[in-house]
Amino acid sequence: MPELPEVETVRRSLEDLVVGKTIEQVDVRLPRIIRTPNDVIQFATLLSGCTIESVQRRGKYLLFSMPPYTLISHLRMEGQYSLRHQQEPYAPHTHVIFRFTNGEELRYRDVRQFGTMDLVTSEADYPKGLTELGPEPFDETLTPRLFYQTLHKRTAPIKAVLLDQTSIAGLGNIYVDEALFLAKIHPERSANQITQKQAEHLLVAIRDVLTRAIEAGGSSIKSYVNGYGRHGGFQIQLHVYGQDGNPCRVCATPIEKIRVAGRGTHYCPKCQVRPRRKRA
DNA sequence: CATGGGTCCTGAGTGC
DNA sequence: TGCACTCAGGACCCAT
Repeated sequence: MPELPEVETVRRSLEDLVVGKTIEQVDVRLPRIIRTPNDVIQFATLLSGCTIESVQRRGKYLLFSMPPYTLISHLRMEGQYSLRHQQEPYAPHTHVIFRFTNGEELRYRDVRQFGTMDLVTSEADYPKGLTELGPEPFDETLTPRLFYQTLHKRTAPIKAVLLDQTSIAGLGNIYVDEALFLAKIHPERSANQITQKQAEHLLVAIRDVLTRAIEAGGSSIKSYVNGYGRHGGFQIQLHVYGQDGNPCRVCATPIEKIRVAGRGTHYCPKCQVRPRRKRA
């Protein structure tokens, strides 16, 4: 499940692999992946002849700059890119193929078919999820105070607020659980009950876990690989995600798994103090 | 407006 | 052994 560290790792690999290459032809095998334009023939036609100038990231979105267009790609759960020669066999679930003039192909595969692509000419046409994105976690304008104020406006569980991409961009289920563990905050605590001090610690924890995950090349839980087909290494550093039943690395209490905001949620019942129960 | 639940999808895992 | 069922979850849609 690619989150910010995985998308950033993919971005870096694609920067090496595809920048400067010119698209000759595009083959869309699964039209549902392409959201914009509506017509996949048009999607393919517009892209032919374009040269990839850069690959950027915003939140969990990849932005391929290929003037005059920008291709906005979201990997969702299991989207993957790889660079292959056109003569190599296609892996199952390959849905979009960008053939370059040199005979190589950038291939997009996605078992769950949740990923999306939008081809636009200006920011005015960006998909809603991208325009409504909150600040990047490493943006220096995201001060502890601003972060606290953002959280303070919300009554939902802190886990739900961190998963909401309009609060802060790029976090998903893995790194939210990890950051809350590091900050010793229970995932069900209401966001507006977070103190200034806790918000400050939480922001530090978010930046810390994301930094270390990027350094490790992301977490490979199930299917994630970067543009070179390489797995990440951060999964062995996870404290709580997927660790239910295992002893907490800090206090040895068994990690518990509950459901918060509709997501599997892992936490240490001793390190992350449960909020007061609201009872009718 | 904020919140929470349902939905999309396929493969892995579980239970009988 | 085989089958039915549940679960995994990011973003979007919709009802409350």
